[in-house]
Amino acid sequence: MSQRSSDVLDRRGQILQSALLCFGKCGFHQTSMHDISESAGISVGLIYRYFKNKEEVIAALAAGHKKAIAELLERAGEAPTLLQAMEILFTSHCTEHPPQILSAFVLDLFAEASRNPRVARVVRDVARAKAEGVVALIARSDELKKNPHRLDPRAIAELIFAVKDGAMMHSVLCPARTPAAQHREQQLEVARTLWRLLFSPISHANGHN
Amino acid sequence: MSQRSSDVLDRRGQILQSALLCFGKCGFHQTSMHDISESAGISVGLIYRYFKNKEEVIAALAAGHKKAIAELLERAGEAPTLLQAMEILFTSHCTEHPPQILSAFVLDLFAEASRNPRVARVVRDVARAKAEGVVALIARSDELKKNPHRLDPRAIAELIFAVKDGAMMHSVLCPARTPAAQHREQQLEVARTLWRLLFSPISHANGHN
Amino acid sequence: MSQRSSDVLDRRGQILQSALLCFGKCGFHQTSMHDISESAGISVGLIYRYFKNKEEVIAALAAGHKKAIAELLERAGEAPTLLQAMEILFTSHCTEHPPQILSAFVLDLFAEASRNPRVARVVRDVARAKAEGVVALIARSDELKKNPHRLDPRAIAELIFAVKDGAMMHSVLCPARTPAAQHREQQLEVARTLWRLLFSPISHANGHN
Amino acid sequence: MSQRSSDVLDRRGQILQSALLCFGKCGFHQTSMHDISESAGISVGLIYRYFKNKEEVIAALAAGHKKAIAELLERAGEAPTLLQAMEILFTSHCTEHPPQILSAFVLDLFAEASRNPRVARVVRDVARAKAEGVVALIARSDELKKNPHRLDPRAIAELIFAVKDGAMMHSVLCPARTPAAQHREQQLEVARTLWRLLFSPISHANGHN
DNA sequence: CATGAATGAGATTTCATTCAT
DNA sequence: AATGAATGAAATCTCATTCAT
Repeated sequence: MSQRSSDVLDRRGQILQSALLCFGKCGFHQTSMHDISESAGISVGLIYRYFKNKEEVIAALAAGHKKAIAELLERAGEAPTLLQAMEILFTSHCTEHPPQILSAFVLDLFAEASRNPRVARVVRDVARAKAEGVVALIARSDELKKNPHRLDPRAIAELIFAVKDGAMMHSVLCPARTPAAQHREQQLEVARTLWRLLFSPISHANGHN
Repeated sequence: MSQRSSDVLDRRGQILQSALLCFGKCGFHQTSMHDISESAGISVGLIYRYFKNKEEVIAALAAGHKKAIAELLERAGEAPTLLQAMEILFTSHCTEHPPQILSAFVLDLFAEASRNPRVARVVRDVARAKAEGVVALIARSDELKKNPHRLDPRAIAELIFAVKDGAMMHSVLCPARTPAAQHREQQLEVARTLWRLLFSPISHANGHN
Repeated sequence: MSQRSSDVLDRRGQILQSALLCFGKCGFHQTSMHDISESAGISVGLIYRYFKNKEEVIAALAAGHKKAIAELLERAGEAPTLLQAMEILFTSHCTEHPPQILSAFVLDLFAEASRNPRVARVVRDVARAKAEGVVALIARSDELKKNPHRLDPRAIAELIFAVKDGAMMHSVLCPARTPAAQHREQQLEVARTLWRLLFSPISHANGHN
Repeated sequence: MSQRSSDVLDRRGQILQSALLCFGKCGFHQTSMHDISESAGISVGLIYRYFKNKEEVIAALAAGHKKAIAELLERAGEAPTLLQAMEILFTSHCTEHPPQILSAFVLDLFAEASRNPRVARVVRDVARAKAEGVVALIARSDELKKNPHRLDPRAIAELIFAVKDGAMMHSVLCPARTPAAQHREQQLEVARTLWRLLFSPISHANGHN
């Protein structure tokens, strides 16, 4: 990659990173372009060299989210067990330094999707990818064989990521000071509960209660 | 209740209903006071006779949401079975005429909660009420006895409403034209899948696979 | 006319008058909305209660110009002789207090017409009205009978208002201090020269030179 | 002329040509320096190597206009008859490929002259040159002898170029698609009508009507 | 009680100009 | 000589809020 294009990518990346931070902290429509420029340490006008307008910044972040989810699914796919995969999925948004930033951003993304067709398309793509990714995860997992409910993998996938997103949605309610570790713990708890429900062999032992 | 105060309530109610519509359609921060006044068929100034400012309108709607959830839980508590209760819970947001309005509004409410402490307090209250309500629901249900996983009712409750909110979150992605009935069907599907997972006696029959 | 609507008209009128002044002084695209609001002694935002945007202000002034020309033609039509009618036509823009304001504005209007289809339509309408008005003027004038060149009234009309507009165009070059009376004198000079050319009976006496 | 300075002239010329195009199409103050640089296929910065700022570009084009008019007068002076000279004068702006570009530019130049003293000076010079040029044209023409109105050559000159500029002003109203040939025809029509008025011997024959 | 004209701060966006490379 | 990234002032437009009527 040439110096030039890497510079450009850096600037874009720098702007997007600042925008993500601001958006997460204040929301799309309460964040001003000036906020972003200030957070990035550049002038307002410079943002417009790299993005046609604010909406394009949002769209670019939406695209970034799509890519991030794809990578997440890939990482989850490499986990040895489905439980571990689920743990990866459920805690993906718990690593951010400024807390809940990512969750709040994704919430805004869904809210925006309900109004902005362009964002809607990306978020729908992401939803599809998530569903398919989890279906694939299930298909290749050993746990499936123990699936005691003979549930459709697709239905399981939908359930899993409804739980994941619901838990993420709730996570924005945690006090701002909540450390990332505690966030993780909560999400893991939910993931494990769900997993037990889906696949726990324990259920058999208790079958006759 | 005096004529006067009922009038006042009507006006407030009328404004809040219009505000809910506008907020659902455009989001809190893209809805102007003028939008609300127009939708309510009154003047902008009149809104300020009933609400100190825009934030109070949002706060009042948040309070309204809290009340609505309380009523929902009550209704769910009267259902003969837990499955039916869950069906009521999961489809509560599918009745609105302009589709997804309510889901989008709740999404905005959570997003706002992550930024606005006042809204955060209300939404946290709601979350608590939801959790307790579902715990109570489970406690008084027959299904609990069949709980094959010996799960903590509190964990089950959290799972249930994570699923509920996650599914609602995803529902804003449905094409705007999706009829309410189809929305209901999707939510019911999720509710039933979850219920089967939690309580289905079928799981025993398959226990030895 | 009700108090209300006259108020509204007054505001609109007040804004338009200030805008005309500013536009004449600085040109459409070098006049800021702030300039107009300041000149009108009101806030910027108020302009937007009466005009959707800057273009609408320009369009309204274009419409005003159309009306002004219609009235001018009517006044000219009431003159007893064609010479007097022409004198009225040629000096219409010489009454303004701030000098050349009106000429400069009309120049800007034509320039804008070459770029903005909406303004173009109005200005074309005005051109048509001017041509037809002058044709009518000629038709009902005694001078026509002496028309020594048997020129098409339409060609004469076109010539007359080409001269009128050309002279107005040149008038913006007069030093800013030039008093209105001197402007009038120059325009009258041109009008009379043209008239002599068109209708002077003197031409016969000199015919045999 | 050295290679270097001819290069410089080429660059300047190239920039000015592009600027003329842009200015004609969009107007001085709606054309950005970036528009010009793009149209010239160079970088913005380079324009500033040849011109101090945007105003200097306009001033240079005004000077270019002055030179063009001088050349036009020279060409007109070489015409065998005054009618032909007038035809040359009146159609000078009809040769441009993108239609009306030149007319619109001259309109902008006059409008600018009414605001910008520097441009005003140049445009006044041009006006003087035009007047003197046409006076000279008349002086050396045979038609003068037939001048049936015993008009002052200076008055005739003023009339001629009022008509010329007025007709040019009106020409910007022609639909953008109007072919250059048709533009020419219209201008020639006006020129001929004016000429007949000024010098036509036919007037004598009709003297007794 | 009800209106909506009015304000002015602030948001988005553009653009002439500079300067390091 | 040439580039184009960067700046920041300024322009257009919006909107929460107030207040005279």
